[in-house]
Amino acid sequence: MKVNIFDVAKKSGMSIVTVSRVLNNAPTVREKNRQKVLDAIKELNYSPNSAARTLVRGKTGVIGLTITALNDTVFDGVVQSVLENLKLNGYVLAISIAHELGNESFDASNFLFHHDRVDGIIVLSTLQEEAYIADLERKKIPFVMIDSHSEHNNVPTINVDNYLGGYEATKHLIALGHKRIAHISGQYAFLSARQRKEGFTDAMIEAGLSPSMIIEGEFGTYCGHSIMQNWIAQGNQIPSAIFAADDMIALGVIRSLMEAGYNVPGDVSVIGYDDQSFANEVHPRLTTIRQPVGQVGEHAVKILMDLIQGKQTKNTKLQLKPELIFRESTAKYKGDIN
Amino acid sequence: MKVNIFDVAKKSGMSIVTVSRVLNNAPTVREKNRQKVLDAIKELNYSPNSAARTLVRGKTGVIGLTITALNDTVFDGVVQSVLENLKLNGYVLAISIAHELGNESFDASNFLFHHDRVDGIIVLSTLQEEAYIADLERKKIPFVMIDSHSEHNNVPTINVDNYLGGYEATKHLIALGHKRIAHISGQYAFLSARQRKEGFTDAMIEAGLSPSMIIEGEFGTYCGHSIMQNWIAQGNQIPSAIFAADDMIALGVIRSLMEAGYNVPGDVSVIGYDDQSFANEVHPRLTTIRQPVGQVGEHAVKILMDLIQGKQTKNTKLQLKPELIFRESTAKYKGDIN
DNA sequence: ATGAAAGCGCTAACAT
DNA sequence: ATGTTAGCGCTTTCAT
Repeated sequence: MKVNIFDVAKKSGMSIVTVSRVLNNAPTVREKNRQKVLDAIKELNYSPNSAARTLVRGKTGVIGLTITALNDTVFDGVVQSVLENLKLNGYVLAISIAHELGNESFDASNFLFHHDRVDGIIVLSTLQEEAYIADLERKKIPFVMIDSHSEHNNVPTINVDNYLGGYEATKHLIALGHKRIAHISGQYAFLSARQRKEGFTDAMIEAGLSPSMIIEGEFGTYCGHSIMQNWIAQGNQIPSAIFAADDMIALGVIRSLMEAGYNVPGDVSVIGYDDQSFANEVHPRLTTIRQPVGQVGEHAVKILMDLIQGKQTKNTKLQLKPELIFRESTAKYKGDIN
Repeated sequence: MKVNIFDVAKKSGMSIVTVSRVLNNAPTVREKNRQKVLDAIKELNYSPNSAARTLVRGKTGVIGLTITALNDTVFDGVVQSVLENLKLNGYVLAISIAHELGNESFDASNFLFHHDRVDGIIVLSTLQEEAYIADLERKKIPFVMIDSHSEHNNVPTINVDNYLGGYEATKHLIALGHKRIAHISGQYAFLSARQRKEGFTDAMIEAGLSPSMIIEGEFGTYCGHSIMQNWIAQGNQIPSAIFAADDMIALGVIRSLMEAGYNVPGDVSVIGYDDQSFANEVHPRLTTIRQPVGQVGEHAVKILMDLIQGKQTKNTKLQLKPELIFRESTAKYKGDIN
């Protein structure tokens, strides 16, 4: 902390400029002097002050990423991918947690949102999208959004095709012979929830079926349990298949079904979404839709790099394809229950 | 990015010093001038350059936290708590992912590990503890470790009593009437794994029982499945209760048991550890050991604040108590199976 | 209450 | 190949 470039200069007998050159691998330093400097650096245990560097260079070498929670396999996958790709580009990653407590005002205190803290920002799945965009554009910080919810801006965005995911999930169920199929969605505030639902509806219509029920649930929660429990308690006929908007919801659905004595997938097939890490380990192993997290991270970094370098980026809206993972929680339709 | 304190000074007709005073809420500015400055700031959309501030102040106002993965409920809980408590102290949080690819050398490129990037660091559950400690001490960056693995240093540390957790989990099983009890542990490289195992062993001994089996598994993986599958395939007698070192392992154990036609907890009771978010939603709902994540984060921040302020901190080793969460995956012993 | 001047640690011209 | 000089944007004495 105390030792600075002057100390190194003094100790090595060189000027601070030469020290700076060594620090930045300038080719114009005599090897002998270079060594002197290197020795002094090691001896003094010196490392350059990055605030000073940032100040003079006008850039930080760090990319920020905002996230809302740390307990999600999809987020984790995206972040790991971002990390790798950033490293390839010589940037480091700083993650910031952004709380999204309902209608609480946008948290401008977010430490990342300073031009002198980061060179660019990746916004991962926020609900306060408009506020972020406004702030970031005002500050002229390059950024890219992942899992954007509004469709009508020209902001660089990477989404996974949720319509397709919902459609494929439903087609899977239909292909298995199911006819009475229900959907429990995420909050409609999320574009992804609305799109998955649309994919569901369209697949049903296409097959000449009408949805057994569609209920708005909540992503990442276990609302599936209470919803199914109510459904059962009311004496409604149980659909033979259910498309849950994510794996947490699916888990809740399955539990309530099992508690009521139904067999999954024997009596009812359930498909989730996201391929959470537990999906492959619960009993029955969850059939689900996997998102291409690696690609998402890769493209996010790519776009951001282009933005930072001022390249003209046209295809600023990217849509990737999800993938069906067929496991054990869905099976052929075997006749009606109840 | 371009507008600086000079621009504000010019526009407001004040000197940069006065602007600075306003920025820092100095009481010695005439209200009228204060307004002028505030207006100029707003009009120019100015926000102070934090690199310059850091440079001159010698401190950053940010606390760093290193973490290895983002898909863990315990980590998430700790981080959320850290975040809250940091905010109370006027600090912001920067998270950095530290990969721990086996024996890969310590990743010194971690962007947090600069005195001029953070004022202090929280190291969350790393395996490369010694490397971190050496680096951080060399750089004289205040830090605190959570879930430390070595017992023999004087580093500020917050752990949850894993011995007690293992002990309580096992006592729970014993109290339920079980006698043939097995344990699948985490990697012994983790102190927490060794301690949970010891708690298990001691509780068994105390009850005059001998462990049905103890197998080293791997935290956070679903090794429980293959381990139980092998056990069953070999025609061994199934223990009537199993203590899995974490919830992921427990999930694997339960699945293999169910696949083999056993009932949980009817035939075999299974207890996990950590109370992952899915634990309350799988079927059967997992009995587990919950860690006091809120307290962990709170104390971590507290200790770090003391360290930064140079206060003498004696009780630099803190040990918190875990809590048994009795749900559905464990039940009274009902006689032998097989 | 306000301002002038010095300097935080570094790099980028511009000499030499 | 190396050094001199001038800032990057801000805060902090020290005057006034």
